Amino acid sequence: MFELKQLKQLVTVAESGTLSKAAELLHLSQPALSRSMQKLEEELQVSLFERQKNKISLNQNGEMAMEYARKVLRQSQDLITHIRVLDRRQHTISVASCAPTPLWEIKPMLSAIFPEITISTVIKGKNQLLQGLNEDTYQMVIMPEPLIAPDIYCTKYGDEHLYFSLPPDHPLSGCKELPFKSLDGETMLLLSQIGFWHDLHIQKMPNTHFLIQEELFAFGELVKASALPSFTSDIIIKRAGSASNRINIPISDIEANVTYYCLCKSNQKKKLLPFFEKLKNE
Amino acid sequence: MFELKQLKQLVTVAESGTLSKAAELLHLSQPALSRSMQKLEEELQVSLFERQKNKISLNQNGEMAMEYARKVLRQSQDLITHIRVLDRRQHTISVASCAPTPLWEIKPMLSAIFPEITISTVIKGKNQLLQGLNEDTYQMVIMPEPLIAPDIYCTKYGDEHLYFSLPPDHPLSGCKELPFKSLDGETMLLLSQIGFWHDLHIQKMPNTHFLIQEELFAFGELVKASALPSFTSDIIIKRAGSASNRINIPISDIEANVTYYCLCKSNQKKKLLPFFEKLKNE
DNA sequence: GTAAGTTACGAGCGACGTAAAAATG
DNA sequence: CATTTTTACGTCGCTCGTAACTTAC
Repeated sequence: MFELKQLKQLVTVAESGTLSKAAELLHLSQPALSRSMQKLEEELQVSLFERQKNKISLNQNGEMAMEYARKVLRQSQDLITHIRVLDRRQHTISVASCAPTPLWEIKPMLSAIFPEITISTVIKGKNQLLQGLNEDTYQMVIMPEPLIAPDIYCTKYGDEHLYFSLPPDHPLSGCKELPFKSLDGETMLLLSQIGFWHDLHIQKMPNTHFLIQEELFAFGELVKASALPSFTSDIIIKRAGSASNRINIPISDIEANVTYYCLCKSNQKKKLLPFFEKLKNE
Repeated sequence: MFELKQLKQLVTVAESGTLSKAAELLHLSQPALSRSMQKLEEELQVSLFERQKNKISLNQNGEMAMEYARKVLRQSQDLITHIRVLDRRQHTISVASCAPTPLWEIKPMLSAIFPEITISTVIKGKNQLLQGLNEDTYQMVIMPEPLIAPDIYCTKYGDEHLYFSLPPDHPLSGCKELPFKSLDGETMLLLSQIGFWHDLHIQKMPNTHFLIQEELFAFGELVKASALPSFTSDIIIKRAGSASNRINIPISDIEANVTYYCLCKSNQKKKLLPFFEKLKNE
């Protein structure tokens, strides 16, 4: 039986036209390649080249062999890529969330429960979450609403309540609570990569000019240094505290108070069970 | 890059269940196989087996790898078989004929003209001839009638006239010529492998009992030794002479006088041109 | 104790590179 | 004379088999 190495060589010879060029491309001496091709011909019991003293070219057999060789090599490459994807799947849990804050707790929990497994997380829109869950791109997704569907396991994770973060001298800073629309039209600081919140802000405050900040650290500095209103939430405050020069006022709209749900395919529930158990106990 | 040898080994291990069995099937020591599989895992950068001290079994990766390996090996085998068929095609001319006698001359002619090429011949029925020509199983066929068709080249080869071969004391042995039906009902000697003649005899002499003889030499001996009528032809007589104790009487039916035609696909005509030229000159 | 798998070690075969030869333009 | 291919030859490395060790039934 011939070997893949020889098929690769055959294809390279076909592509480059001469043994010398091919040998160079293959990081091989030219005589070695010459012998290897002779051996391939022996093993196939068929001549593959038209030989003319100091010139060589594929004959009809060689052309056909090359085409088949390409196929075999392509499938071999497929084997490698697919097997590595499969392996990776088994050693990683991909979690996608509609918002960043749930991951702050969930990712460390998963890492603690599955120490051998890499936890990869990403923020995506609701549609992408469900599509990715369906296509097994994500083993678990965090949604801002429950989903009852066959073959989907859905369990409550926790709440998040949104606040305006206002400087003390803001006209509305004394209020007990405020609707979105009360600040609509002003200029606000906004962090990017906040998932569904972004869409919500734009929808509820269409006249507001948002200064989008990509970096978390830079965003924090801007909040401290400027008098521009921004958003925060109970989860953020609990974790990072509140900026000293800020007053946090709850947002009264119902949409500003979300409950997050963890979703996974039913056939993944068993694998994730330790996580769901721990969730229930806390 | 892994090698086909390793894929073959993986499949064998999967099929036999243990390394030891597989090693035996592969004519390899068990430690060598163990190492080879470890190397495959290294090269794929993926574990393929569930190892339990003195037991080994494919894991999920291994199962998938095995399926891909099967595909790759099947295609590799395809490469071998198809390339050999192609090669054979280039080094042989397959000629099929409706009757044996034309081949007596044609086969040596082809061998002389194409000394590098193997001439393979076979006797087939008319339908099989045309089908085989169409499917490129035969590069040339000899038919007892012309065929005008697109992409088919057709040229006359020669005639054959059928004779009854009768013992001198046969009641009809003095006739100048005889129709088939004049001997219908008698018992006759008949050689097998005579192509379309066989069908013709049965059709024109439905009441005759034919003693079929497979072997040419045995047939000749029977003709000499017995008083049973048989067939011969001008071509046979010219080549092998007539048995001394026989009188040959032409058969008067029009079907007993055939003209043979050489047919080939138009795209093969160029390749066979030297043959057709020589045919024309003789 | 037998059967299976891994590790260790030494040997042989095969593939490689260098060198040389032949042929072409 | 440069380029390309094939053949010759010596070396190195890889894979093999044997042997030893471990574990399980």
